[in-house]
Amino acid sequence: MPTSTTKREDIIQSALTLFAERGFDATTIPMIATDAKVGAGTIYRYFSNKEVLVNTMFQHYVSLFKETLEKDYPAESDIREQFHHLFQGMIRFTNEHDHALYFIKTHTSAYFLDANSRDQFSHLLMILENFFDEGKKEKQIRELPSKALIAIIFGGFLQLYQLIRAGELEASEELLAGVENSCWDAVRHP
Amino acid sequence: MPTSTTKREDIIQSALTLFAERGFDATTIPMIATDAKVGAGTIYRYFSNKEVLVNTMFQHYVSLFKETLEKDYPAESDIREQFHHLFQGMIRFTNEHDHALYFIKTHTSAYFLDANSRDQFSHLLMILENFFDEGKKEKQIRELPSKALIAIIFGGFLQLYQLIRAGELEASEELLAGVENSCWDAVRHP
Amino acid sequence: MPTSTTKREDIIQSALTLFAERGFDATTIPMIATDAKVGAGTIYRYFSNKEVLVNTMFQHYVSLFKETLEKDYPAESDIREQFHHLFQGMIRFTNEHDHALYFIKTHTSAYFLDANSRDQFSHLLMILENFFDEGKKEKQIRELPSKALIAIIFGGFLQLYQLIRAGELEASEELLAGVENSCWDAVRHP
Amino acid sequence: MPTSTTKREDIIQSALTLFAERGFDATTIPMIATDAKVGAGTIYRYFSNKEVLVNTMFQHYVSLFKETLEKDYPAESDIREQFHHLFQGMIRFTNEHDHALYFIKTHTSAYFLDANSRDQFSHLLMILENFFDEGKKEKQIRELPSKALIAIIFGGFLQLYQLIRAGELEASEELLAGVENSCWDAVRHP
DNA sequence: TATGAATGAGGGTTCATTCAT
DNA sequence: GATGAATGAACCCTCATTCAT
Repeated sequence: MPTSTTKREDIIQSALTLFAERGFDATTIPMIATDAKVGAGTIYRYFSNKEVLVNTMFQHYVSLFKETLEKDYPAESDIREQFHHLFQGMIRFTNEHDHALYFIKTHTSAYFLDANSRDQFSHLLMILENFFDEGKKEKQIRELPSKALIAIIFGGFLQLYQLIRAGELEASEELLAGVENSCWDAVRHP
Repeated sequence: MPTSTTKREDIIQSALTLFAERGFDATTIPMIATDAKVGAGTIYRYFSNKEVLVNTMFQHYVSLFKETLEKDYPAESDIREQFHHLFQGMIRFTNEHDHALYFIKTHTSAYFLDANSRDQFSHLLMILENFFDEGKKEKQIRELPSKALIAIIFGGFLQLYQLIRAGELEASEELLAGVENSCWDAVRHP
Repeated sequence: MPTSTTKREDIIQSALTLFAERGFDATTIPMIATDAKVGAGTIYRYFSNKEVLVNTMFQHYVSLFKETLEKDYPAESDIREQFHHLFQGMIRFTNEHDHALYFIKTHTSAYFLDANSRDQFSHLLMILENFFDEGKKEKQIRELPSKALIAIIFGGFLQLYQLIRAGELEASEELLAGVENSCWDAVRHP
Repeated sequence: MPTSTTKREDIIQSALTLFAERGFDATTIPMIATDAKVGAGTIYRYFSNKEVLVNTMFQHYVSLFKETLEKDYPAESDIREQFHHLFQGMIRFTNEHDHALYFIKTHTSAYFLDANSRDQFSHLLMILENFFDEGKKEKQIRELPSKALIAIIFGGFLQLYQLIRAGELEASEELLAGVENSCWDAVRHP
């Protein structure tokens, strides 16, 4: 494995943590360089500028998240099972990529995201939209625009995740199961 | 009506929009000045620096929001009615102060908030927490940490409102009523 | 006596103190206005800008100092007596116009002095130069360029005066008499 | 010879000249940068801010001056010889570091000097004070406060040097010897 | 005449980006 | 390829100056 790949990944790792903790604007290139143990100039070998770096990262993690949701999707199971799969996907992704979901959430509507990043993100939403559209057809899901339902679930979950990261809530099995039920009741046909 | 009051309000208006859209760090004083149609120096007649500006605004809007929630609170009605009051409060406040709730949410855990701002905000949370705590005692509300319930409602609602502002959803009576029901089902005792 | 004259003098008084204490560059127009109890704009009724203000003041006090030295000059007495008169003049001026001599000293070679101010100051030096030139003719004064002798006396006295203002030395009769003797020995023919 | 050392020295050189000619407050960082032919930001690689820059310089030159005075000090010779050494030290230091002594004098009681700078400066004064104190004990030096004697010598010498730099006087051996005698007569026991 | 709110040029400082090594 | 010294544009903020009242 060539060194360069490692450096590139070190940079992304450091940038992810810092962007999540401090935000894009409050994170400087020298900070990332120091944290990643590379020279500041080195970052520009891999990313032509700071915006390209965030966008690349954003797309990377959105794409990973999408994969996590799609992997082993129980297309044949009932809708509650599918919902469970999606919800567990959020949790699994969060556990595997510590700051990634928080980074995605806090940068989703940032001014510096390019068309590509926005596209990727709407692809992600589409997975969820398809799920809800299908569910409404089967009268299993509440009669609200799918976008609204996603907003409720996604917005709620990510807000909750912030509390967990801030240490105000502990991510116990019990809590997560309870939240899943709550979210399910929010979207399922009454 | 003295000019100064108008200028101060113009500055706050512009700052609110820009802070909500781009965040504190990405919003420059010249941006605010241009948007408010005042000289950059004028901002410093009203706020001794940028941090005082955000904190003043934060406290102002949190306070206004608290008032909106508390005004005419139906203490004697049943819990569903009270939930309705709170939910309508969010909607009313958002309609009256376009970016304010989003500004509050995205800056809630910012590094530049002073003790006063954090205090004000925890008072606000307490109102909501009390509501949920009371409801749980009466077995009307789901057995989840109140903070988690608040996160779900707020996160969902604000995510939804972004869609509305982006023009992807229309804020019809029907939609809002549907969302309120969805949120209620998310928090009410199953 | 019209009000305006009083205001003008208040401004000069305040400016003198502040310029002496903090220097020209560290003194702001609002500071002077506050100290003089006038509006900032009022200063511009009397002095078209900050540089005109210092230059006017500089010329004013240099001129006053010149008058003090020339008043009752004992043209007929012997040279030691004349030296005494000049030296006492410095002391008297310092007592009558508290910060004036310090202001003159610290601003003598300032970048913002105009030709007029420099002229006035060299007129002042000329009085002293004449004294030394005359003394050298009479073999009463050391054979050094008069400018050098002035530098020694003036430089020395003003440096001393700084110590007095800083509170490091007390301006007793005895000290002043001793310094006068020291200065006289520095310039008199050996 | 590494470039960085040169840049640092260029910055100090330019700052020294400008601080001496215009004073700290009237000297801007861009002025120094332009004069030193470096970018404005470069100054901050070497000095964390403008105040650190003056203080560093102040301490540097005070220290150098002290060394000049102490180097080869004729502790065993008579007091006139020692005075000669000190006086020649002033001349030598001034010739080697053009604006340094004037910079020291005009910034001695500035508001931005830190404890370290003040310390260094009082060490310098102590050397001179010791000389005068010793001389007074031996009845070789006039009975005046040592601080006053220092003020007279320094004030006079620097005022003179300004004339020399302004081209109004030529620094001939003869003149300097004459001035040394004049200063000696100012301080020696009558 | 007197005021002080308003302005914007310019100050100190930071940091994304470049480039010689 | 990797570095970090160097740069200068752009930030936050101050203050001399103007001008409506």
